[in-house]
Amino acid sequence: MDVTSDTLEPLHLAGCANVAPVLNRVGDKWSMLIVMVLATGSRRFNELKREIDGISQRMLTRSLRGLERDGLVSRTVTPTIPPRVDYELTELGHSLRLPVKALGDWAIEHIDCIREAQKRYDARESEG
Amino acid sequence: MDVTSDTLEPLHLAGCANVAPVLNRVGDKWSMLIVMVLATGSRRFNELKREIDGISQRMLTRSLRGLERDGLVSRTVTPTIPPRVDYELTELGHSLRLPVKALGDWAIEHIDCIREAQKRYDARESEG
DNA sequence: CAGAATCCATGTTGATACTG
DNA sequence: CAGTATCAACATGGATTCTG
Repeated sequence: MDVTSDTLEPLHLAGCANVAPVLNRVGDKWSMLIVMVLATGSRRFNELKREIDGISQRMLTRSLRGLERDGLVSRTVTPTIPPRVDYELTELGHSLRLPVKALGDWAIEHIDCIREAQKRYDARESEG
Repeated sequence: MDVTSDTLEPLHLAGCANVAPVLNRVGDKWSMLIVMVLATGSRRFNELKREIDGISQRMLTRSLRGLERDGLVSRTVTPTIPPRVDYELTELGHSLRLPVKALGDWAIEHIDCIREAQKRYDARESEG
């Protein structure tokens, strides 16, 4: 079976094993938000922290490390005092924006439909 | 700012709030795997359990409930003895396949690149 | 400024046993 | 067959404190 099949058949199991880690990163709480911000240009650590509302220092560090490890973000240290560290999307990071945007557009397009389904479900739940 | 902007600008904060729950479901361990299987046709509970390697009964139940609540999967009970329950994708569920496939294709296309980046990162880590 | 280290609350997943 | 209930293990996320 061809992994790069462009039909809408389900991904076979080997394919899923490859896709899972990506889905995992995409699905985590902060990574895609960071990618979205870096999509507009490089940022320093505290710039990101200020722009991404609610993220803790710890999670920003961890998420950036994860993105760097996956080759989606590059980290450039300028050893001045105080130190300066710039983060920016790699080419790979930029290429991820398109499929993620497709998903984001889907979400925005169907969010009302989803919320209504949830309301109906919850209503049925609470009544019995 | 228009939520449905089709540029590649970062999603604004309100947009992200809408996208987050979808990313959350897409990113969870089993939901998209279930969607992939159901994409080929409806299944009974234990058929899904057999086809999705490694999923526990509990997680299959929970994932299906989540998908049902979001309106992505429909659940049809036939009250025979033994009971029969069929799951299938709703129209909304089917519409999600395209953007998820885009992401899956991206993953498959770049998995080697990612793995190499991870190796390089881990190598740098371990040496210091 | 850019983090590392620590501790803790919470959420997620899985194994097991039981049920209509 | 298609679940529910319970418990334990682990992962995730956040607050706080400290450092070169």
